[in-house]
Order: sequence, then structure tokens, then C-alpha cells
Amino acid sequence: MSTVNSVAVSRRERLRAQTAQEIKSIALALMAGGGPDAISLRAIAREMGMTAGAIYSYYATRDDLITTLIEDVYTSLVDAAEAARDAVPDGDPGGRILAWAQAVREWALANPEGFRLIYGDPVPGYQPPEGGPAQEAEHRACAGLTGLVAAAWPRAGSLQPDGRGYAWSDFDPGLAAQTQQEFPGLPPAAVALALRVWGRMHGLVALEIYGHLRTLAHDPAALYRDELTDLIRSLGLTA
Amino acid sequence: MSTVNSVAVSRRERLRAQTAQEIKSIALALMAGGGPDAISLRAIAREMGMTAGAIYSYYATRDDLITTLIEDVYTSLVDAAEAARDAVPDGDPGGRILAWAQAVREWALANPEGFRLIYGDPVPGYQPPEGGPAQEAEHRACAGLTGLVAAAWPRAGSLQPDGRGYAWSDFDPGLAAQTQQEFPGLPPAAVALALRVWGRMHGLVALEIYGHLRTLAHDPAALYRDELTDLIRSLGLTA
DNA sequence: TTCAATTCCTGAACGCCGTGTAGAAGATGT
DNA sequence: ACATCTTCTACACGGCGTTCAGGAATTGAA
Repeated sequence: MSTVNSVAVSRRERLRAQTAQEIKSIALALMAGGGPDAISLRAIAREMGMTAGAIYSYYATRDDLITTLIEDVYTSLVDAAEAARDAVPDGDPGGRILAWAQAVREWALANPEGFRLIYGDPVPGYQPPEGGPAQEAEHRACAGLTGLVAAAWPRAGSLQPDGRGYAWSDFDPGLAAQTQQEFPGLPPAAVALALRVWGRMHGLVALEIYGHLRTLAHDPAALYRDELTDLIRSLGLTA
Repeated sequence: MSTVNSVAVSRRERLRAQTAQEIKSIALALMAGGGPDAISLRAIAREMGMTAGAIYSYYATRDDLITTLIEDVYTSLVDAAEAARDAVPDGDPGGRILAWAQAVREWALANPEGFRLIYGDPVPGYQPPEGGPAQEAEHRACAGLTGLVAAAWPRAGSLQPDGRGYAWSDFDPGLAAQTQQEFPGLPPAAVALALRVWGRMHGLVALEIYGHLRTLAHDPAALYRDELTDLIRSLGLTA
């Protein structure tokens, strides 16, 4: 046993973690190169000079590996969105929304396969585990959006169609509790709005990534920009 | 040769068309039961009491079959949307938009695998042909949305963020020509708005179908309704 | 240093898959 | 009745995820 960083970690464990990491990065490279379908245990093993069966020492099944990949990729997306948001001062809630949304789109364009992995059918026969594959990252994304909406709520609240139609019980208990704790006084309708904002940011990007916009519109960025301008204005803010 | 419906059609051709149709419907049934991945030539052949190779007499390759399925499914979606729209009188453009959007969501909920087939990664190694697999249906969908927006344009036009930023050359030539012919005087910004409306209708439905909304919100229909109310209001209309 | 235990990996197998090819079986039109 | 054209079977090839018995290497202790 060697103790590095005051954590007992054997050489075996180090090598094991390293191999597990190598499997993941090769899988991501394969995905980036040939689409999610290119992620096959045999291809990964071939790339590593191993046999396919050897991977089963690190991931119980192929779906477990995919789930881990989704977690990693989703986390990187949320990291990018949060970083972009935090580069805009608190005093500009509209700008923070814009920054978040643009970061999501740019990340998606830079990692289209990652976007498919998170928001589409990831891989041939993949069945996500209960509760979704990357619950934590998704909660972070939701929390981020709720925060953006919370900052706009003083003006946005009165503009909503039917703010009285929601109760906290309409939402995931964890999300509801976290929101109530982090933004006391914020009504449940704000969470509904946050989810709607999510959908609004998602729609055009999903269409674009899956190629439904490419032939029809030559400048999807302009469409997205206008959509966000409209969104921000509908929240009573300015960009 | 027998002439039915004043069209010369041999018994061979009839049987052939019938078998091709049976292949399609079995493929759709397999998809509905086990997801798009369940569409395998061998499974279809098994279901039909045939060998996989026999299907190659009807579809040159598996991707050809998938492409045909996408066309069928997409057409059924657009049919549903158009029918719902036409059930609302012309004088109620907001209601027509609402009807279209609700029809899309309900169709998607009733045919989630079909939605995945159209808007997601359809099937393991599927590569869509150039121009998209179901160009005609997609054009019909776009035309429908443009028509909905055109009806709202008298009021919606002045509410758009940056209507001067688009030219006809920014869009697919076919779509542009068709729009200019069908709605003379309509500016290209209206097409941009139609595509944005498409994205807005798509976002929440895509999130819901792919399971990202299910755990977070217990009533996605309410979210969608509010989103559409907001959309229709943003066009200067009422539902 | 020696030795048993643990861990990691190979190699082969099983049953799926899409895709070709060769040839049999059958319907068709003359 | 016969030649043609279609449709289907049978088999092969390589790829996939997964399992399993066994070999090889590393490990911690004797």
C-alpha cells in the first residue's frame, strides 16, 4: 500500500482506474469519429490491444459503460453552460440566459455525438437505468435553468400564462426541495417556466443537430439568436 | 394482365406490392414493440416465415427499408397535424396553431418509436440518404407551419426581433419558391419565424419522448399547453 | 525467497445481426 | 410445353455482446 494524497491506494487500484479511464476515452474517441454506433466493446479492445472480454473486468456490461460515458459527457455540457453563464455579471439576467443557451448550442455543435448520446437514442440496444443515466448532471442543468428563471422572476412572473396552475407536488421532489431551499419564495410556476425554457433552448438545437434544419435554413445561428431574443423579451428582460 | 382501376397491374405486381407492404407493417410492429433496434431483417423474415435474404428482393438494403418506413411514419404525422389544423376554422389562426401543436404531441405520445425514427437516431447503423429521408413529408410540415405563421403574420410580423435580417437566399430554394408562390408578399422573416415555431413545438415534445421530462414534471401536458399559449400570444394572437 | 491468493487477460464458443451469392422452386406469358 | 423471370432457400462471411474455463502475472504474507 502506498498512501498518496493521504488516501490509501494500491498500485493495482491505480492501474485499474487508469485502464477504466482509457476505456472511456477510447470509447469517446470512437464515438466522435464514427457516431455512437462505433462504440463497440470489440473496437475498444482492439484499440487497446486487448480482447473484448477483458472489458468486463471494468464494466459489468456495455450499457454500464455507456451510462458512465453519458454521465461524463453530460457533466461536460453542464460545466460549459455554467461557465458561460458565470462569465456574465449577475446584474444582467438576460445576458446570463443568452450565454447559457449559446454555450449549450456551441457545445452541441462541437460535440454532436455527445448531444445524441445525452438527448437521443444513445446507442443501438442501450436501455437507460432507472431514473435516467445522468441524474446528477440533469439536476444540475435544471438547477441552473431554475436559477436563471429565478433571477428573471420578478418581472417574468406576471407575464406567465397561468401561474396559479402549478403546485410543488407537480415536480420531482428533489428538484422541488432544492428549489425551495435555494430560492425561498419562488413559486412552483417558476420551475414550470424553467422547464419550458429548457424545452425552448432544446428544440432548435435538436433539430439542427439531427440535420432537420441544415437544408432548410442556411444560418441556424440566426434563428437561434432570434429565438433567444424573443425568449428573453418574453421574460420581461433585455439582452 | 388484369386491368383494375384502369391501371395495368399484373398479379405478380400485386403480390409483390402486398409483400412489400407486409414487410413494412411487420417492421413497424416490431419497432412499436421493441424500439427501433428491433427492426432487423432476420426478425421480419422470421415473423413472415421467410429467410432474411428474401427481403432483398423488395428492398435493396436495410437502410432502404428504414427510409421507406420513415417516409410512411412522417407522412402519418403530417397527416395528423394537418387534419387537426383543418378542424379549426380559418378565422382562428391561434386555434389552428394550437391544434397543430397538440396533434404533434399526441401523435408523438401515441407513436414514440415513430418519433424517434423521424427525429432521432433511427436505428443502429442507419445512414440517411442525401437530402434527408423524408424530404417530401418534411416539406409538407414546413409548408404547414409557414401557412400557420402566414395567417398570423399581419399581427406577428411587427413583433419579431429582427425581421430585416433575412433574405430568401437564406432558405432552401424549394421552400422559398413554394412559400413565395403560395403566400405572395410574405417576407422571408416569416419563414424564419415558422422554423422557430417548429423548434418551439419540438423542444418540449422531444424532451418528453426521450424521458428527460418524465421524472421532473408530472404533467408535461400542462407545460406544453402553457408554452403554446405563450407562443400564440407572442404572435399577437389568442387561443 | 517462496508460495498461495488475487487479479487480469486470452481464446473459444454461443447466438444474434446485415449482407452477399448460388441455385432450387415456382409462377408467367407465349 | 417450354423458356423466362421472380422469388425464395441455403450457406458463408465478418461483425456484434456476452459468457466461461483456464493461463499468466502481480500481490501480500510466510
